[in-house]
Amino acid sequence: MSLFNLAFARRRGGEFVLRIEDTDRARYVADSEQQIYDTLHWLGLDWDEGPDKGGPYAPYRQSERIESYRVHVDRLLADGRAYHCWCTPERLAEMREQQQKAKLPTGYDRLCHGKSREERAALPGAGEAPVVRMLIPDDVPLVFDDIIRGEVKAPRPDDQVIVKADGFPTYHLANVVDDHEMAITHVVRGEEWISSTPKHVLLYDWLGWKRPAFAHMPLLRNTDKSKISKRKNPAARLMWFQEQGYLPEALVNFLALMGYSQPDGEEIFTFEEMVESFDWARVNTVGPVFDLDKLGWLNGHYVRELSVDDLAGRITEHLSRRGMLPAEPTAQQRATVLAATPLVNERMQVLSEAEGMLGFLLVDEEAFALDPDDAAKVLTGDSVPVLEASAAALGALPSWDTGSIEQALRAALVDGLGLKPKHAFGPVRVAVTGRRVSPPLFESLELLGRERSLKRLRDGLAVAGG
RNA sequence: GCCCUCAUCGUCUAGUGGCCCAGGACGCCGCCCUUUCAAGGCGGUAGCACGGGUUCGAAUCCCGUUGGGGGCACCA
Repeated sequence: MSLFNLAFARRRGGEFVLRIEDTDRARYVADSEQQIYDTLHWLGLDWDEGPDKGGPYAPYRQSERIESYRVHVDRLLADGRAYHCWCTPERLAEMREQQQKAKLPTGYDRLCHGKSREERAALPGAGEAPVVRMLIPDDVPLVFDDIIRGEVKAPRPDDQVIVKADGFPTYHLANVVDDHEMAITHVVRGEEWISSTPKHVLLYDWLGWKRPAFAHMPLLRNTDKSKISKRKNPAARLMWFQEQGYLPEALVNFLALMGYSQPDGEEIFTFEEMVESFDWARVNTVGPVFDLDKLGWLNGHYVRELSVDDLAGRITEHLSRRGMLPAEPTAQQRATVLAATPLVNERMQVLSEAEGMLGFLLVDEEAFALDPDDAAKVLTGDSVPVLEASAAALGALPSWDTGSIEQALRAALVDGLGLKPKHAFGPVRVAVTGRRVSPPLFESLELLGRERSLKRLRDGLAVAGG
């Protein structure tokens, strides 16, 4: 959502404001604000104004703007557009149930409307602290213009609560007041807000304020087309993608692709390119299913586009985050990753794959282990002569470089033992890297070094039964 | 249950009445390249939800059906 918000703001030369909507004390989570910052920063979506940056309309946390809502509520009360309600949650729940049973539309029955505290207290189901409700008129406008959908009709709202019993405003009030005071011109939000928009429109009209333009984006879906929830889908937490080794530029591109298309049909584009061509008419109304396969492909594309230096840095960072390297890798470790990066950049989609592919280079020699399945399949008795010949050829090699290694192994195995390349190099690969699938063999051997390579060949020989 | 909303390959989409017996991308399948795996190249598979209209002509407009999604909180 922020992505489209920002793209549009940039396109128009406008400001992108980050406001924290924390009016629900019951749901308050200490580090959720920090998570928002982290995610947006990681994606490279920077805001112009916000709680951490300040700006002309500070403060940017709703919990710090509580006083500013009161005057407007008083005015709505005085104008007869809103009223106090003492009904208990229990009464409301029961009322709703009755309505549903009777196949009636649900909504508040206005029991408290026009009553004083004393009058209401005489009736059942009354509580102590009142809330404030909007008095929705019969002629409430239900149709509004949506930038991406055109004319939209929304459901008829009931008498919505705008101030809770604890004195905090609900989203509806806080949002409208803040948007007006912060001179927000465009409200871009998820389509779950369509049904609330008539309440917001009413509030703008009542307070005599100009209505902003509304754009309701489709909601992303799970593979089974259900609404994405943090419980069912870890990807709902965007930082999950960082943990999995996705690149932020790939994720941004992919997110943009969900519901947006470039005029020229190009699928690979940067955020800047999106801004250049941004047009609400090209935003879809259908909720897309999040397809990890395509994101994987896209990420692989971005990985291959990175320079070796850049990619090596990101791989190192990822391995540190995953504990395969210390938080501050040594120059030696960095150099190893840098040297190995050209071997793996074409064969990985996400950074986390580097863990398996580079593991054989980075582990301590004592910790090195063969993949049990692969070893069982390849390091059989048949492989004994292959490993012996390899060790002999490599042990005698005067110069330890990829070219010499390849030459020596080919001479010993393909020419010497008359093996097909496929069968010749398999056992060597498994013995040295621990797996059947690994980066190119000769380069890997060079990086590993002669001593470690020979040791692993000998160990492999022992496993094979030689 | 009530209200709203949406509907093109498995998935993301192009398509705004003739250019469409529907184009691209991912995936999948096959072939080529090849020391494994990839990457790359080439080819293939698969779709306008259904039924009525309107029109000379409909994926595109209208109505209905079905299906999906959202909302119906003192949550945002």
